[in-house]
Amino acid sequence: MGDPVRRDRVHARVRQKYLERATPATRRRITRERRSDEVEHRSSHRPGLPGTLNRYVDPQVPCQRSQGSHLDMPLEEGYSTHVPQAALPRAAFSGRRAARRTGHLLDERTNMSATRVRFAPSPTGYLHLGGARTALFNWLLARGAGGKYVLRIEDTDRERSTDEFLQAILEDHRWLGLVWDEGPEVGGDAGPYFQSERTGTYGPLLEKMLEEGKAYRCYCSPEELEERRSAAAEGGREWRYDRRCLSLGDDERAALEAEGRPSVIRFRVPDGKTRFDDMVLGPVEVDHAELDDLVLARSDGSPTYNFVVVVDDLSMGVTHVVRGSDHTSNTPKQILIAKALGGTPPTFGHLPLVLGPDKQVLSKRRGALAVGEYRRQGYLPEAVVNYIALLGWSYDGESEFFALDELIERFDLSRVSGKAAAFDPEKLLWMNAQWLKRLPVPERTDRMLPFLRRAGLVGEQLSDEERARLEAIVELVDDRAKTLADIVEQAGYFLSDDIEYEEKAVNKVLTKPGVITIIDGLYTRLTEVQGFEPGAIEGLIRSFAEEQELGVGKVVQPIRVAVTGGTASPGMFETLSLLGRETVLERLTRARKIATERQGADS
RNA sequence: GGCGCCAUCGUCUAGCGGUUAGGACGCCGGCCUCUCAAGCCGGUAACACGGGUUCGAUCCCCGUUGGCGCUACCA
Repeated sequence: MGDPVRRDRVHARVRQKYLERATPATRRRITRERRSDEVEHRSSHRPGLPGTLNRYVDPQVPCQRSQGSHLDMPLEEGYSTHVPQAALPRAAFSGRRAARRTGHLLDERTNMSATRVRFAPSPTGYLHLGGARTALFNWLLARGAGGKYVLRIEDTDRERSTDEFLQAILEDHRWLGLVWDEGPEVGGDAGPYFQSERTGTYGPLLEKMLEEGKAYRCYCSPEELEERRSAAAEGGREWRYDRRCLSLGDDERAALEAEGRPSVIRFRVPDGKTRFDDMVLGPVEVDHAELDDLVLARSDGSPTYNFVVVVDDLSMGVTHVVRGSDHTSNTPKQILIAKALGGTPPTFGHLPLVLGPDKQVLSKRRGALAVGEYRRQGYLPEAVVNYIALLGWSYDGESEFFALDELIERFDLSRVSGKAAAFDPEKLLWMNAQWLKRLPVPERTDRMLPFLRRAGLVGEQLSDEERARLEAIVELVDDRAKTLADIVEQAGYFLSDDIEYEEKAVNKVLTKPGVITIIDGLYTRLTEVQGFEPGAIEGLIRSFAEEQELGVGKVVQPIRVAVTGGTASPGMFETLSLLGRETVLERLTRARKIATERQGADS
């Protein structure tokens, strides 16, 4: 790919040019120094480098077809689902809303079971909400159409791809419940599923395009191009590759080759217009005059992204491509390349980007939270899935709880908004609490077990009694928790004697006059009471409060602080009962000591 | 700069020519109550702007503004 340093320098200059004639907004964006691969959901990534060592070669899955072109096979089959644009009625092209109305047309296509959909993450970072949403929508499209969902790992950036990221992506993906039909670990007929293992496919196809005149060699160096680009910019003209090398005669070409000039392979963009019916955006039309003769292969022979994706999607029989809207502008190019290869382009759907609460595009660099992070914080996959499904999609604007299987039934790409959506952590949290509440107690208990273990509050093995007690705790604590981690926090004083007395609680409650009398009075009664059921305890406390001529609250609150260390807890009668007499008495004693010390110090 | 996409409460959204512009999160208030929650009830808050078209525009068209994307031998 030439000298990377030189290339960067050239690109820096190009960027500078943009900057000079940019609008303020554009300038801000450029100055933010965006790294394209960090933008939200790039569903596809770097092109393969021939000879790249395969980092993720799975010994279980020999790479069946990494050499030579096998494009013909899948190309001829599995594409019957594509409806040529011309076949769509005129009405389909009268705007986004019209596209919605004609949604059934898309359905017809997607229902033809040969639907194959892919999600193509690159293991250069964790899966974040934006990427997860792209994956979810793809999965939903496949499941809804009874088709296949394939996972393709775009791991050709050897510098930044790591096995750790790969594993994390697979794990998070699985955690969300998005089972893939083909891909890493499960294999499939259209493999390999690691792009780094597919590099052999591209060369022969490039040769073929060259022979057919659909592509040509270009000997212009980056410097020369940059010069002409600058000249155009200064003259206020827009720049597009001038096709200087397209008209090269055979002898000229031979001379340049003899000179040893490096060359890239450019796609020869045909005249005309490309129109495609985007499953989300509706009809999109682009005049080829707007398109550059883009580079398909660099001077070192490595294919570029736009070529690789097309080839991979075609050879894997992908029928529908759903990806971030940052790829919208690439789509016409990819359609043209697909056609030049003799293939039928997939149907496209471009999702608006997901923004952070600050309205900035979600990116790894900007610290977008990984799906795994939510898992660790005690979010439920059901809640995360439900929430991201609602980012840009709605069923009727009223219903908002959807499980995966309900989503399969209801999801419809044509109801996805074309507008970027900012994600709201507050609402995600709320949604998580809702799902948590709906979980039956035994299951809620199961789910929080790992959290309790990590906190060292329960052992690996639970006796039946421990288990029963745990469920009772979970049930008692329920409405106060928004995440599994919350439950752990709130269950702490039930499971450990090592409770911490909050300074504020102690000052506010235990230092009040009369507290010692209350503690002593209840200590005696709790020692004597028959049984330790909530009902008995309630009766005891109420009658004590009456005797003392105090409100129940005045009596309960000191006890609460005494046994939990804080001022907030589930109902006190149930809490005391579950804690057990011994623990309660012990903690009352402890609290009395604290109260005595503090009161002594105060007076 | 060129091209493309987008524009309803702070946020996620419903709306598809006639609505008191609906729902949800958040926020505020009330009820409940042994605390904190939860729950229930109520409130707050929006059609970016300007032109058309029309008897009538949130809705259709054009423009402006703004946001985002693409415009690389990046993906």
